[in-house]
Amino acid sequence: MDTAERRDLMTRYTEEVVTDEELLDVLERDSPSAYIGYAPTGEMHIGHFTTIRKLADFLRAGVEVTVLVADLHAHLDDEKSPFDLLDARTDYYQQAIEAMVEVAGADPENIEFVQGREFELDQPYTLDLYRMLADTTISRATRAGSEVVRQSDNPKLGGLVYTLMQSLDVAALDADIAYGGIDQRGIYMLAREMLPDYGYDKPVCVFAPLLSGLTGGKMSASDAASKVNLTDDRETVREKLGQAYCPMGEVEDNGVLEYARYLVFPLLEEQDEAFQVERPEKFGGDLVYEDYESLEADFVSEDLHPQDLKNATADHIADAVAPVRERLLADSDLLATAYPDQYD
RNA sequence: CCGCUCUUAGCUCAGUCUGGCAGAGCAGUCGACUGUAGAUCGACUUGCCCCCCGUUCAAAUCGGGGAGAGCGGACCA
Repeated sequence: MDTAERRDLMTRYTEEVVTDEELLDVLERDSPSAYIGYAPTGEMHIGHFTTIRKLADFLRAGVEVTVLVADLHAHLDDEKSPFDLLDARTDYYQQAIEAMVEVAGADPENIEFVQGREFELDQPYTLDLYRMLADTTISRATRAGSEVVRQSDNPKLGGLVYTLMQSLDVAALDADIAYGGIDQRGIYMLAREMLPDYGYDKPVCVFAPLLSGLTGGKMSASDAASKVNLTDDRETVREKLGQAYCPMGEVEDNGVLEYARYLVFPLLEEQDEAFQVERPEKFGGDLVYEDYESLEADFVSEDLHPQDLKNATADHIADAVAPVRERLLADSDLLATAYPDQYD
């Protein structure tokens, strides 16, 4: 693969790259590295799956991948995770991520996992943090984290420190590329702005799109019906997609189409398989799609009915989730210790 | 350390002054309409009124104590 091909592989199905020139430049280096961070808060879901699937593309493009399980962040963001559950949730996140990477056709052994506290409590990280705290206005930090950190009428300091720490994570993990959902954009733009002041390189940023929820609008952690969980069985996946917002012929805000595009098709492509749609004879019989574009074209022209799209997408998603689900449920303590309120 | 305000349905909040069946909007559930969902229409559900003690025939409401949250003041030789 030449550099341009590697760049194309890394940036397919993404929302934005900052900047393309810098990415090409990084890929020319000896051992380019990328990192993505997840704060181990609530249970992981299908939205995480789409961003994690891309890690397989990174590895194929010859980029070293580090996954940060940002346990301190999980607590700093409005105490989403109680302090004494951070280790249990870190363990759960790592296992869930490994399982998803495997489904994506990559070897999780090739990914380096790091827990936030392993380096975020040491120097020079902490010294840099204090310098940055002195150097950053409240409004700047607020703006940077406004799409990531939970907003409230009485925000805590933790949410502001969060954004500065995430900026420093890039430098501390020595990552050339910061990868994450487009919601992370504000924080990484702050990182690009500030890190050079502290003697670090500014990171190249690759942003994944955020998928629409199944109920229309954004996917919401607090709305169980808006997303497929990694522990959902086939029947539950079918029910959730069956209830999904999916207007005939409309692409906008259509979570079902987006799941097909950003998760199902990339996975099928990896396995060299096509998208199968089972359809009753009276509606025209079965269909097969080799790529997303032709599926979308049929949907827009209303040759593919939402009900048939839902059935087919649900089955493909259930297939993708099944191995992850099995692994997570195989260890009966894993979820129970990470989420004692949900699993007792 | 002192003072003030707030705490009621999953969420946002009325109701407290002047004690009398626990409320609204949104959300949710179920039907109708659609070969999906949504929208629309129809119906339905939702409670430790923060906790304890007291007054009263009767307390979300009044009194006392406590908890949690928020705001302000003071202290700064």
